[in-house]
Amino acid sequence: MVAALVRSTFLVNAVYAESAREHGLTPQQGQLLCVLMAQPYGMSELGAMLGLAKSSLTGLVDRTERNGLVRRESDPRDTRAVRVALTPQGGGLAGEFYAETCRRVERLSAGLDIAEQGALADLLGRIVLDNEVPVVFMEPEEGAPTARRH
Amino acid sequence: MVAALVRSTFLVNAVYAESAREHGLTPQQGQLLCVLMAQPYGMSELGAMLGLAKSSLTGLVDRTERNGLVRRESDPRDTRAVRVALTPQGGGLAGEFYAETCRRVERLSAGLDIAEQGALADLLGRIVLDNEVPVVFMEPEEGAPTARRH
DNA sequence: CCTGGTAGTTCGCCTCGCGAATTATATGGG
DNA sequence: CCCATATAATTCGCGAGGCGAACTACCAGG
Repeated sequence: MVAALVRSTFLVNAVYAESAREHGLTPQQGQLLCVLMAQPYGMSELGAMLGLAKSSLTGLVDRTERNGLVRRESDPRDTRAVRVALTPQGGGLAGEFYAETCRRVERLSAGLDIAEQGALADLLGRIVLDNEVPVVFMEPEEGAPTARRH
Repeated sequence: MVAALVRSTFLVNAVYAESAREHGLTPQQGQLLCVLMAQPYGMSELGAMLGLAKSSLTGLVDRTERNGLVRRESDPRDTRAVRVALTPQGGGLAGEFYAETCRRVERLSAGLDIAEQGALADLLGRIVLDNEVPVVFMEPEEGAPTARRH
C-alpha cells in the first residue's frame, strides 16, 4: 500500500509540474493561484496552508506578483497585514491551469471504471480528512459533503 | 476524485519531506538513496528514473557525495561512464529513511480498515501500472512516457 | 505609554533544476 | 585505420525555491 501511495504521489507530482510548466508557471506558483481561486488570503494564512515559512512566502508572492498574476492589497482592518488576491490575469490563468490539471489527473485513472473511481475518491478523501490536509486544491462542488470553511 | 488525489499527493509529499529532513536529507537526496538501494546506476539511468536533466543529476550526486552517502565508481566497460553507488553510511541511512518513511505513510491510512487499505493499494497500484509502464505508446519526440524530457 | 505579540520583509546561505557549451570516450562506416 | 557522429558526464550561468535570524511596523492590553 505504502509503495503504491508513494509512487502515485510522484506520478501526480510530475503531471502537476508539467501542467504548470506549460502554463508558464512553476508548481509553487500554480499552487498559490489555486489556493487563491477560493478567496484572498493573508501571508500568514498562506504560509500555513502551503506549509511554508513566512520568508519563503514573501519570495513566492514577490515573483508571482512580478508576473502580474497576483496582487498585494492592504487590509483595512490591520495596517500591518496584507491580503494576497488574484489579478484578473491571474484569475484567468488559474482557471485554465486548474481545469487542465484536473483533466490530466483524471486521465491517470482512465483505467478505472466509475465505481472504482468513486471508491478511490472515497478512500483518499477520508485520508485527506483524517489528516487535516489544507485545501490546496479544492473540490469544484461535487457531491462530497466536505464542508470545511475557515 | 481528482481533488482527493491531488490533495493526498501534497500530504504524502509533506510526510516524505519531513521524514527526509529529520534524517538530514533533502527529499531529492532521499529519493536518490532509495533508488540506489536496489543497485548502482549510471548518471543517465538515474536521470531517466528521477526525471531530471543530466546537469541536475550531476549537482545532486555532487552534494550527496559530499555528504558521504554516495560514491562515483568508474565503469570498467565504458571509461566515460560512471556508476553511482551507496557508501556503507549511505546504505545504512537509506534503510532507516526508507523504513521510517514507510511507517509514516502507513500511519496516514490508519483510519482505514484492512480491507479498505487493500482496496486502496489495488486501485493505486493499477493507476501506477497503467501510467508507468507504457514505454510503448510514444512517438512524436524523443520523450519517454514517464520520464519527461525537453 | 510601554510592553509583548503579530504581520511581513530583508538578508545570507544553501538546494534544485534547466539549457547550452565542453570534454572525453565509444563506435560505426568508408 | 580514421574520421564523423553519438554518447556519458561535467561545467557554467541563471533563476526559483526554502530556511532561520534579524528587523520594521503595527496592534493590543495593562
